[in-house]
Amino acid sequence: MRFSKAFIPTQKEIPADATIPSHQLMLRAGLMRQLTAGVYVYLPLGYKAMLKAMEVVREEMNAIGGQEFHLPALNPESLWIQTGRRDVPNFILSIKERDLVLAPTHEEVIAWIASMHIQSYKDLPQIWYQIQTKFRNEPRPRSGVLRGRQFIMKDSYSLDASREGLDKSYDLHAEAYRNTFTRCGIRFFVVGASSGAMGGTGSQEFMVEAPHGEDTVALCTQCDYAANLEIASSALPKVTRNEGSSNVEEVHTPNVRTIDQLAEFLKVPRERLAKSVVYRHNGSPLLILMVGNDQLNESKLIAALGGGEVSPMSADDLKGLTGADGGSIGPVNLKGFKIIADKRLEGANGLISGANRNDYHLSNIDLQRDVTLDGYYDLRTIEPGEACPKCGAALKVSNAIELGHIFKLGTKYSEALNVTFLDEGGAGKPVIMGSYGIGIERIVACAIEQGHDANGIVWDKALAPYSVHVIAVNMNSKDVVLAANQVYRSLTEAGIEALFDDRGNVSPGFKFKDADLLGMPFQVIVGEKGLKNGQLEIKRRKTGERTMVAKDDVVSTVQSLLRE
RNA sequence: CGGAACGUAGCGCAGCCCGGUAGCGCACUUGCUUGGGGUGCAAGGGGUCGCGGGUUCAAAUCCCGCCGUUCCGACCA
Repeated sequence: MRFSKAFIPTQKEIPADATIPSHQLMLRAGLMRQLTAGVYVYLPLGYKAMLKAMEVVREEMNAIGGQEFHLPALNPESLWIQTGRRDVPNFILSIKERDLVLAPTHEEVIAWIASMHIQSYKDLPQIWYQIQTKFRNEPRPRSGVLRGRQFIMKDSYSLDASREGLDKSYDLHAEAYRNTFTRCGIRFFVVGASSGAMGGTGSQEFMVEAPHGEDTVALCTQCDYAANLEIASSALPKVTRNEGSSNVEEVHTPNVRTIDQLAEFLKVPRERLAKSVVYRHNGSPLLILMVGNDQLNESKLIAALGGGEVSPMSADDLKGLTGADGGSIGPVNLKGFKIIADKRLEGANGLISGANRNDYHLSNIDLQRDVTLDGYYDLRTIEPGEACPKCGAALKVSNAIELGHIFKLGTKYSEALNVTFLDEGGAGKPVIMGSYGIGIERIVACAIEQGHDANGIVWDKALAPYSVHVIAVNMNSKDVVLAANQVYRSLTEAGIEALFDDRGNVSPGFKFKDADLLGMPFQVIVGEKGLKNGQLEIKRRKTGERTMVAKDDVVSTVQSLLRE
C-alpha cells in the first residue's frame, strides 16, 4: 500500500477522551474513531489488525474441529424470555420497532439449532463457533475498545453427550486459547474463575496483566497458582479454639463502632472479634460473620448461597429489624436472620461480637454453643502478601484484562430450550454444553498495551497490519524514488505486506515519526546516504536496532527476520 | 443508576469569573524554502461557541431545562 493513497489519519496530539495507552494509540495511529460511547469505527489499518487476530483465532478453532457459523445478530425476544435472560440487568439491547433484540451472545440460538438437529448421541460431540459482532447494554463503556456496547467476539459452543465429553471439549478449547494468544505474541496467564450467573461447574479466564484492567486477580509469586479475586483463597490460619468456654458476658463499649476501635478499646487481637455484616438475600435478612477486618467477598457469598440477589442492608432497615445500629450487631439471640460464617471462624469460641444493643458487645461467644449457624464458607477477600494456598509463598494482587473465558455450562440452556438426544440405551437426555469466548478487540488492545513505547505502537508480527514499512527519505532524489519503488515492488512480489511511505510533501522526520507511531515490525529506510554504497537500512521497531543491507539482499533479509 | 468534570474550527486548548465585532497551536489550501527524526517564511480557507428556553439594548460569557462525552463508584455472562 502506498501511503500517499492510503487513508491513515495519524495525529500528533493525544485525544482528550482517551486515558489508557491502547486507546490513545489506536486513535493516534489512525486505527479507529469513536462514533458514540462504546461504539467504534474501525479504519482500514485497525481493521487489518483485527482481521489478523480473527484469522489466528479461526485457524486455532478449526484445528480443534470447530465449525464456523454465521448467526443472526437479530433474535426474537421470545427466545431470551424462554431462558430467563431477557431480564438480566444491563445485558440486552432491544429494537424499539419489533419484538427483536440484539444478541449479546448466542447460547440461545445455538441451542435452538441443536434442538432441531441433534437427535442421537451419534450426532455428538460438536464444536460450533462464530466470529461476529455482538451487542451489550453496557451501563458505562470505558477504556476505549476494552469495554464497548458493540464488539467482535469469537464465541464457541460445545455440545456433548457426557460430562467426560464436556471435559474433553473444554480442554481442547483451553489448548486452542493458549495457542491463539501465544501466536498473537501476548503474555497472558490463566486463572480459575467464578462461573457467575452464567451457571455451570467450571470456568477459567485468560488474562493479561494490565494496570488499567478491570478484573482483579491473585497471583502466586512462586508457583502457578492464579485466580480471579472473586474466588481466590489463601492459606490463612483459622481462629484457634480455646480450651473451655466461659459464660457469655455483656461488655459496655460506648461509642465503639469499628473493629479497630473495638480492638483498641478492649485490648484484644482482631482475630477474636467476629464482625457482623448484614445483607438481604432474595429479600431475607442475612448475617455474615467475618474475622476482624476480613473483607466480605460478594462473589463468594453468592456462590455460597447458591445464587440469587444480595445487597447490603440499609441502616434504617437494620435498625428496624434489630433495634441496634451497624457496629453493635451480633449473632447471639438474633431473631429472623439466617446466619453464616467465614470458614476461618469454624468452631471458634472466645469471640467478641455485637450485642444487638447499641454500645454493648458480648464476649466469650462460642459459635458451637451460642449460635445457630447455617454453615461455614470461604467468604473473605484475600489480601496481597498472604500465603498461596498451593505452595505457601506470598500472593500478589494485580489488575488484569480478560481476553478469553471458557465455561462448562452444563444443561442450563439445553433444558430450558429442550435440547435432548437419545443415548445408547434409548433414554432422552439434555445435551451438555460448554461456552467459550474471546474478545477480538481485546486481543488488539492488549497487544498494544503490552507492545508500545513513547513513540507509538510496537506490533508483533502476527497482528501487524503490514510487516514492513518502507520509507523513502527524500522524494526529490531520483535515486531514492527509484530504489524505494524497486524495494517496495520486490517485497510485494515476495508476498510480504508492505506499507510504502511515498509521500512527496512530507519531511523525513515526519515520516520517521509516523512510522514509529504506526509500529510495523520492520522499517526499510531508503535514503541517499545508504544508496551511495548501494545499501538500504533496516530498522527493527522493537529495539531500534539498525542494519545496513545491500539493496538486492533486502527482501531475503526481511524474509528471514519475519521467520524469527 | 449515584458522584464529578467537560462541551468554542478536523485535533489540542484559551476566552466565560467581570456580557459589547470569536482567538491561539497543530492540521488544511497556495507559493517559495528545506530534505535523515513532527523544516522555515508568507498569504489564505474553515466555527449555528452542544441544543432549547429565559434575562438584557446586547449572551460563548448570566439563569433554567435537555442532550452528549469522559472520569470515580455501582455493575460487568
